Amino acid sequence: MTKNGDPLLDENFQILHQFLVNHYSFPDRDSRHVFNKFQFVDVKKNTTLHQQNQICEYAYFICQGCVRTFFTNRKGEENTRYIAFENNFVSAFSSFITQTPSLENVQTLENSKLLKIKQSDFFSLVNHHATFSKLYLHSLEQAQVISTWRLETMLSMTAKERYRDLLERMPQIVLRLSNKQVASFLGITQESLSRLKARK
Amino acid sequence: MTKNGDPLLDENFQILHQFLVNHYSFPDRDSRHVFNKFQFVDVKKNTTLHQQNQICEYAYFICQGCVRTFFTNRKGEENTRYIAFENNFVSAFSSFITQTPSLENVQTLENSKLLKIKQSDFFSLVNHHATFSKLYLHSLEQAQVISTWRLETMLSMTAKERYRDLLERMPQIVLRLSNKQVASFLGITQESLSRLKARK
DNA sequence: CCATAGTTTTGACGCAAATCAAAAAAAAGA
DNA sequence: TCTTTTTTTTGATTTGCGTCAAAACTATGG
Repeated sequence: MTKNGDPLLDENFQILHQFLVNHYSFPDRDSRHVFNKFQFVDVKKNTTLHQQNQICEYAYFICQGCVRTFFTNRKGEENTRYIAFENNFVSAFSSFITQTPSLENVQTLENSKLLKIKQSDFFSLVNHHATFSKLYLHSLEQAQVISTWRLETMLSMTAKERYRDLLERMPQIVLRLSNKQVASFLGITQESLSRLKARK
Repeated sequence: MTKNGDPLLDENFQILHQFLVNHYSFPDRDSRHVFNKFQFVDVKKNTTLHQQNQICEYAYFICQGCVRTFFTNRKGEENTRYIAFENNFVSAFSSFITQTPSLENVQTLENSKLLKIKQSDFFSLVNHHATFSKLYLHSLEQAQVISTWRLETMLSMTAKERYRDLLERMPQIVLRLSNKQVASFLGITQESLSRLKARK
């Protein structure tokens, strides 16, 4: 899985390590015990990491690449709920937290290098390591901030305003992903997005 | 404030007590110490409990009545983000949590009996009482579930579908509140709501 | 009780975005 | 390289919802 069997020497684990040190004052001595719970996976673009209606068993830390969560409504259209890039954890969180069947799918949008961790291991870290309890709380709070923002844009802006706002707030989504994905995130059709970009 | 100075004998504190016992296995012996941190307030309909751009200092437990959170967008329209009835905590949570200026207002929609608690007291309870740390985590998770649901409805449903869905999922909102409030929650105008109800 | 204010309904019209369809452009494979 | 598939753009039409305005209905207070 890792290059030489020792996570501490693997560059992907280094990325996670650095992330924990930078944002959650991760203490060095815990390294091995913590990183043993993570497993490296290298997956192609458009890989489904989690299917809706299943109970979500893993959370993923993105070392490289891009992952989205989306649900398919009764008309069969896909609605993107969240898009994450490098240095973020991603999962079907309501299901991951409550261990009930999820409403959403989790899928890569680029070839991605991920570190996955089982639900039980994750919560054992959350319960026993200050670093991870901070990380968990912070993630819940951040998720709330982003949900609130998106709901606000949906309630109060036109498609064009939402596009401009997205370009400002999460430029990576617009710059790295296809129109199809951007449109799905904005809650409009590809055609509308194309037109809206044309008339500046 | 309370009828006779002792929170433990006041009916509004009884409601909170029962709520904590029922949902978060609150241990009886803690009562006085905990309830001393709450303050009873009886407020009229349409009272502003918190103004946007301020740092939110209180969370409110609703003993009776109804409270909404909303933001006013640049066009001056009010967009309702959340509506809570009896037996719920409500606040401008992102601001309450992070102690940064809030984007939203908090306002009563009915005459309401509330128990308010200061931010510092609330988090001291969260940090020292299993009951409140459970409550806090559960609230964050619930907030996430509701945000996700609302975002999903905004992304994938027409106004009429959203109305039907709301009627099923949160009938109180439709039954207890004015069209104006329901429309604001659904993200449409009052006129549209009226028409949409007319053509069944 | 009436008077005034607030809420809900109805009507006429406009526009943003959806839909269906097909062409053009770009990317991926052989 | 040329072929095939995928993505993006353009066109014609429909539609759901907003806007503005006025009427009908419902509260509320003096």
